[in-house]
Amino acid sequence: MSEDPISRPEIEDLLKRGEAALLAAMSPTPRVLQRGEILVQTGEPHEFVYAVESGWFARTRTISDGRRQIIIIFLPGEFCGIKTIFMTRQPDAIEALTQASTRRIHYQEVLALAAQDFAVAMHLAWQLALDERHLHNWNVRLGRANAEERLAALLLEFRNRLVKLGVNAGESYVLPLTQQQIADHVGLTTVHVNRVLRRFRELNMVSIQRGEVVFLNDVGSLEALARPVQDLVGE
Amino acid sequence: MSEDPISRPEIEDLLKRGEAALLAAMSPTPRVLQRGEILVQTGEPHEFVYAVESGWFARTRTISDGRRQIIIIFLPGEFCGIKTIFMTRQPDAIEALTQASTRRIHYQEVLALAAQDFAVAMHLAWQLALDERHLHNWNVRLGRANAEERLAALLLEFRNRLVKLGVNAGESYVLPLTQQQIADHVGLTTVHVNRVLRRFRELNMVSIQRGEVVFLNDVGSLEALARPVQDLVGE
DNA sequence: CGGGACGTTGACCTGGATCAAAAATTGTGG
DNA sequence: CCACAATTTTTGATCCAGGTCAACGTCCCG
Repeated sequence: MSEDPISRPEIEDLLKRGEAALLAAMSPTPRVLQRGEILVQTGEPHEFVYAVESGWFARTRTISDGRRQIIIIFLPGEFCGIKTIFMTRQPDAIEALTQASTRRIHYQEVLALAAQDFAVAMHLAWQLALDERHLHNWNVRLGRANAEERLAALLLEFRNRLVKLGVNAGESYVLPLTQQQIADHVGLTTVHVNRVLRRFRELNMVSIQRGEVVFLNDVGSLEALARPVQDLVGE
Repeated sequence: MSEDPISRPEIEDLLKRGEAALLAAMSPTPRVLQRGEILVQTGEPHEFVYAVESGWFARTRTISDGRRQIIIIFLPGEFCGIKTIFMTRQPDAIEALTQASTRRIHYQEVLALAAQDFAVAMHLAWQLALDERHLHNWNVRLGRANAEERLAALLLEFRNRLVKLGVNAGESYVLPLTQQQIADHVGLTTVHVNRVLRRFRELNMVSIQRGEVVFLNDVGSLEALARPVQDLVGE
């Protein structure tokens, strides 16, 4: 667990201030969504930026013939839809994967805020940079990693992100995704995801039972699987 | 060819001003690189942001066992390494795919510039947003598109990007990538890339001869192949 | 004109897809 | 609390897109 910060130390405070200012300007009363509800609709003009308060969200793209890709997953405490500030519409939807709540802010307010507070402007760019790095990692995984590597990377990535967000996920955590959704995220079929997960369980690496991921004795092997396709920092 | 702008109309001028200001602050004398030369080394601290003046660059990630992914390709007129402003090091290298030249600027200068000029700050975030959207598209392609779709999307994407940058690439353009590099970008093997490209040629869709992509009578079929995995806008 | 990089092709193999069906789990209304 | 329907998970059998291996052709370039 390298405690290397991912950001340049000199701007950490600035970014933190920007985040606080942005959060402070968001609607105080959260909107609650049910599992499956759409926050942002594919291809439709949209005007708000969101902070996830609780629950999980996903940016998803559905192709006309039914193929579906989950592009990114957002956890509580993360921002989503920042690109809305710059783009009227996007080809993806953002939907709630669980019951969830968000706070929001109009993009024009964000612009105004960023114009008067440099920290906010930098925080926006920082968030985009983080997302981009994350996408680079998945780009490599989808392009060059096999099924086991992708799934190992996914399960460990959630663990690390949750830990970083203050959840005690080191040993186990709740994963509110169906195997279909996992498959749509890692670019495989449900059937194959299921088989690989079974293998992981049989080899004492992880088990996933009714939405709970539990790391078993041999997490080491899981980490070894994921290592070649992992970021320098823990993620 | 939808002429929909991708950015919100109201901020277009702002972004353009920011771009101009940033470009104006960059080193006036370009650095020239030979094909294969590394601009930014994997995992090493780096302090500059670049604007591509001529030639093609790629962000690449190489895994210890030799697997390789080309994450993004940068064309003349585009910026690369913006994340350097925020992050000391990144897990990828940026290398010249052709003889090329860049101008650069120290990240601290960029920060100073952005702090005093809101347009610059917004332009940075805008560039990151653009890159992110592009990565979303490739994420979908690598996750859910087959070999033909990926290659069709790639060839058409370059066409559209080049046209947008003012190159007359509507009918044909120079593609300075080996089939190995194409394969590393779309997540396939050289052998298979070669076979699919042959098929495209035999079906009168596109031909690629010694680095020149020529669209043939039946570009329509190529566009049809790519359509399901293409962005709303032309890219 | 010889050697190294790159492109092309064939023969064969395999990781993951597809198809189909059963088990397990979750949710629902009565 | 139970019966039943819907969703999700699991498993087996079979298939195929794309990978692997290996050889040969072609184009530079010095």
